[in-house]
Amino acid sequence: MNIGEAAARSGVSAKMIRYYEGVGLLPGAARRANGYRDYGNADIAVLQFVRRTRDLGFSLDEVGALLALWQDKERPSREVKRLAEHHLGELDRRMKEMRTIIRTLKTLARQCRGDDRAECPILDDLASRDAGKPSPPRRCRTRHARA
Amino acid sequence: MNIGEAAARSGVSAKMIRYYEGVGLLPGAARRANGYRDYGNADIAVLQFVRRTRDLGFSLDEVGALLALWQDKERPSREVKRLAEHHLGELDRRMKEMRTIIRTLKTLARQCRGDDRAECPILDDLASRDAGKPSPPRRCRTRHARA
DNA sequence: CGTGCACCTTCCCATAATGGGAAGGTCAAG
DNA sequence: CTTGACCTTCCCATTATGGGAAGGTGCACG
Repeated sequence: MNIGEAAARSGVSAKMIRYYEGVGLLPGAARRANGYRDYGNADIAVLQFVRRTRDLGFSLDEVGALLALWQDKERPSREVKRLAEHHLGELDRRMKEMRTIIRTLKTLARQCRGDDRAECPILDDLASRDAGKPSPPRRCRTRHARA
Repeated sequence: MNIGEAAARSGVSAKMIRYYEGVGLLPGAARRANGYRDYGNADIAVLQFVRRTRDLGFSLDEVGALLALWQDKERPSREVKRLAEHHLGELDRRMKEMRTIIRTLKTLARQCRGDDRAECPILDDLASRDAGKPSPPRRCRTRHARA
């Protein structure tokens, strides 16, 4: 089948299929007499594997490694799990960062009246916050209603 | 002061200071007779504002907008809050995506023995998962349902 | 048969934010 | 005067993706 149909069936755009081939993630596709790439069901399965792996946030390098492991019928599952857990660690790290940011921003947004006036705790904080925390290193629950 | 010291004091690398100037996020710095950029305390404050805003994950475009609002003493705080909440929405969206991925990956990793054997539910899932979920909820060990 | 449209090919460009590094100017200390 | 630590501007690389041009191919319809 043509690259267009392969793209439709695998959920990987034609552009990306060519790119993956170009960077060596995928082997060069078979070509028809006219130079068109030609894909079979096995190729589609590979493309779907790549898409699903990408959907889980693995980098192309990691996808390549997983692809190799997948195709190596002798691989030790340890290798796969190691990759997965490494990625999980990374995701966890990013999650924590993001959670911190969200917490900070929510606190600031809550304190900002968001009306016609210029007074704005958000900008005040951005202008002078010291290191990590939202301006007041306050004790927990927010219970001051600003006038 | 030189760009190096400005970088050290603001926490923005010299490289980035020049870049921000180049893309118009910052006005061109004053220059000394020898062509060196020259920064004063007010400049440092702006750089710190930029760094803090970046640290909260705002894009450079958003940093630019916030910077403009910060410097506009007449701004309605509504504008600031709107930007912050828009960004919060984006972060929230990304958080959810990431949480889903993490959940899926954790489930898969848990099912993988991670030993010398080739059997690997992670790869099996990547090879045949349908849409969102980690293959089956839970039952017995993954069998070869692939036909 | 011809024409047109939908597809394919390769190649270049752009994105976002950052760092690396080259080639060359400047300055202060020794 | 040399050395080293700055500074300057430029170009390149990164990651993964899409846009679009220029040109070839193939099928279907009139």
